[in-house]
Amino acid sequence: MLDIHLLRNQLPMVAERLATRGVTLDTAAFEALEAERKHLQTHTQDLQAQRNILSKRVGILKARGEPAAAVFAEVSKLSAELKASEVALAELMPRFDAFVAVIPNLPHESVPVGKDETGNVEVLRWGRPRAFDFEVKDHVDLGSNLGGLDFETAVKISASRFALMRGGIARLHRVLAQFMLDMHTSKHGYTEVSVPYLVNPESMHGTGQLPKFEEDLFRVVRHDGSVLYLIPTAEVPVTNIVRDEIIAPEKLPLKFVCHTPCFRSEAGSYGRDTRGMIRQHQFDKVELVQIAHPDKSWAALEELTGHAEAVLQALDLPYRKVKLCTGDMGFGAAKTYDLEVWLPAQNTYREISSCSNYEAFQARRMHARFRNEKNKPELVHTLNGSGLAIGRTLVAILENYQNADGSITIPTVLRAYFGGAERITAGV
RNA sequence: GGAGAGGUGGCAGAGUGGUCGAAUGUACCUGACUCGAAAUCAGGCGAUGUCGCAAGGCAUCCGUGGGUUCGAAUCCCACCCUCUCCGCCA
Repeated sequence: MLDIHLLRNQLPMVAERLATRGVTLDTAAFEALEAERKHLQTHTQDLQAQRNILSKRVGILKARGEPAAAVFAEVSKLSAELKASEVALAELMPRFDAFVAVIPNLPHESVPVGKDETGNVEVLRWGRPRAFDFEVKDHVDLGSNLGGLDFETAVKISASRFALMRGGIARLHRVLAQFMLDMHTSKHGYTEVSVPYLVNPESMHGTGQLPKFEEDLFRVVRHDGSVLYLIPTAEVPVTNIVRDEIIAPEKLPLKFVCHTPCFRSEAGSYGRDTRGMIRQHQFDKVELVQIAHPDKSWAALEELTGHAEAVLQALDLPYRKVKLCTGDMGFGAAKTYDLEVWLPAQNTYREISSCSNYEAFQARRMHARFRNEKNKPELVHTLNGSGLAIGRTLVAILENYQNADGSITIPTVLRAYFGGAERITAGV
């Protein structure tokens, strides 16, 4: 959520900056809502003040044992108008809030302006794509030849866009999560958390998935009619740890790392990446979350992105780092770096991590605050990034570490997790 | 699922219809004392919203949502959550 004062006082500037994201802010609609709000709210509060004064007078008269009938008559003249004003205000405010809740964050000034992913700016490339002296296979062929990737059975059990893994591939999948967790906790100072995978609507609203993106979520209706959602990312439960909290300043930054499955309905992406594990309804991810002091959040974004890069570097996977342009950023982000890993079979870089600073956008929705130098509550800044998406890391390892015989060389840093084995072969 | 207890400010904890946004303690801030600190003493200290150039005013907030009333932390209804015990269960 944007700061409401920014909308009131600098509406043209807000509209201009949102326009760089390709979002048209209906300023006339906002001004109309704001004018109505201002009138109804001040009017209601005036009437309430009058009522309070009169009611207090009744108390004084009763205490003295004097008659209060005259005051009662005066109050009753007020009450109908007060009631009407309160009702009108109560009717308006949800409309006002709904209008503001779907306005995306303002891009940071360092974000390049562009209308879609073609406007993104490459920041760096790391590693060099390996030269193969044989025909490369993609992860689907590699996985199925090894007997470890089985999409047909997953469809039978569940539906399309789900995967079944067996043997060495399943183990690699598990090991990757553990390797990443170990790295972030032991080297980067994150605290590991384990969280619910089903969350309430308030949490989804806090991080910005609701109200605008409900169709992207899996929704679970309980027998009593209440609703929970499957998390689309650990960002949701982990960031909501600080919802409605006031954090002691010396505790900042809070740094959490969390491995969860993620569930996305992928509505609207029919036909995209239908082959293989790139785009699934369920995938695992190790997520990094930081709750930062507002003065430190920009440094924290660089740091957090570096933590995600460290995983790719340790696995010796070539990647590039991309600064997303205004038109390609997510709803709540002020700035986002994507990390894209090299996939030889696709002969291209594909997103494997997305690291963003939300500034106070989520914190304002969540009422997540800390005590500042003046001992007053102030909104924190929130950041998160994938460190990394497990499914896509698995894909990258299969494709980048494949051998001519179809086996997979296990990256050196992972061998300890495989009892020292150097390869994944069929049946293992 | 059944029975009981409870949800009040950062924390603890009083308050059962009227100057209660709320005693008191603690934490925190300022000052005095001290070489400095501790202890002690004095003062200050909730949040959100809103109006205002500002000083400041006003409104709302005692788990949540309704209701009764001129007036609700306090009375009524519903719901949520926590704790204890019993039952069931990974």
